[in-house]
Amino acid sequence: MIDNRLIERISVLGTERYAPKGTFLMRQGDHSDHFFLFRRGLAKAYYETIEGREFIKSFIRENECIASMQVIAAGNPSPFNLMTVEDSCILEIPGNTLTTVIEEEAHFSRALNSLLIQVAMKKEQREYELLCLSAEQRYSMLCTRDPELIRRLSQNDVARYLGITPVALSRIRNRARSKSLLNRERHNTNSPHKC
Amino acid sequence: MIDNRLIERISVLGTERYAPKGTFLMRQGDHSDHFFLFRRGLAKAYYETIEGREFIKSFIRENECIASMQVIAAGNPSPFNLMTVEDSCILEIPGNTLTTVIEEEAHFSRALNSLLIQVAMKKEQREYELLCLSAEQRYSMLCTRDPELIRRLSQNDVARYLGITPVALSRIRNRARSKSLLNRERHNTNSPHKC
DNA sequence: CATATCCGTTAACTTGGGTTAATGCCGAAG
DNA sequence: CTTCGGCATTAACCCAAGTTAACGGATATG
Repeated sequence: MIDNRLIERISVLGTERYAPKGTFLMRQGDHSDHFFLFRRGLAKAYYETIEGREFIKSFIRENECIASMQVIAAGNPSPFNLMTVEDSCILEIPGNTLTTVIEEEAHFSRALNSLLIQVAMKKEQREYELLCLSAEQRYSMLCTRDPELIRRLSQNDVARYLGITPVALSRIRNRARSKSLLNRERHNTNSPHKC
Repeated sequence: MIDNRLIERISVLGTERYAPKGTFLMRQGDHSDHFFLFRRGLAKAYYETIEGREFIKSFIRENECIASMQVIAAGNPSPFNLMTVEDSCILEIPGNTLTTVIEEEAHFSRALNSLLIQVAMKKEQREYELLCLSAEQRYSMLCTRDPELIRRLSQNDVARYLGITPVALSRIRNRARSKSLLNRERHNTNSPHKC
């Protein structure tokens, strides 16, 4: 996801860190402005309501990075939690280190540009899916686009990423199952069932 | 929304244009890579499904700008329509003009950075609302945050921005009305009814 | 081994939004 | 003036998802 040369450049600015599954790297309300680059593992960024409901913004994997725009750019407290869902290895860079480097070195600014554009495009896609697609459509799209992610996640977390409850996701999978069974009977195909 | 000095710098690159209400500035599927800066008026950026359903991504007002990331950064066709909903005055800049200027002049790159960060933060907020809030909560949040926008829009367009049908929005408003009536009777307040 | 915990599934019931259609209200065009 | 099209409202009906609860399987822990 992130340019290889950029990774090498950035590496010297931060420290590597091991975080077992379930570790909080950032907490909703924090002002910690760290920038995280994932070497290995998987984490979820999620909003938590006062009643304890959980909504997952995004997942971060190997060679992906995350920071809270709100914290870094606006100085607001982080609006979300960041927690590992697999044992992970992370490069952690203090926010101010990064911003000074970006201001001082032009090629970093250029690199940040393309990174931001990627982020914006991803967000645009996410907005599209949340706005225009039904939960079922979002699920089947995720299944085809990123089956590996689904394998690595619990169904609970998939559901909370899709914006529905685990019960609802179970029902959707059930419906899909009976639909594909029906199709198999009708057309007598024997394609193996996936997802 | 957009820095004043930046506006002046950019102005020389494009041409001003008048577009009456209902004009398409960009069409879903187009490869036109224009960058639009609004001087006056209001437009909606929206997705349209094959069945003709409409989902509004965002609105663009005075001193705000829009371009399709997909077109400019990835060369994809535009995923959305852009149509004025008020008579508007727009500064239109060809995409390649803008990109060459950004590559050649460092301060433009810097300015683009902060613009992209703003975009990303807005999208983050939108993602939060679509993911975590009910339609009713989204509506009341919009009412308090941006009452002016609601005044300028038809209820149809507000509904399609919230991701619901006009019928559903009418019901929500109805519920809110009877709720506030109830409260007025109970506490005998006489605050005027808004939105 | 027994126990506790977490996860996925299923059922029963509620609720919120979609769909369709009818109505009334403009404002624009003829 | 009349007519037409777009908009907001309301009603009736349907369906998808939320909520709660029960159950079974897997895994970890004593």
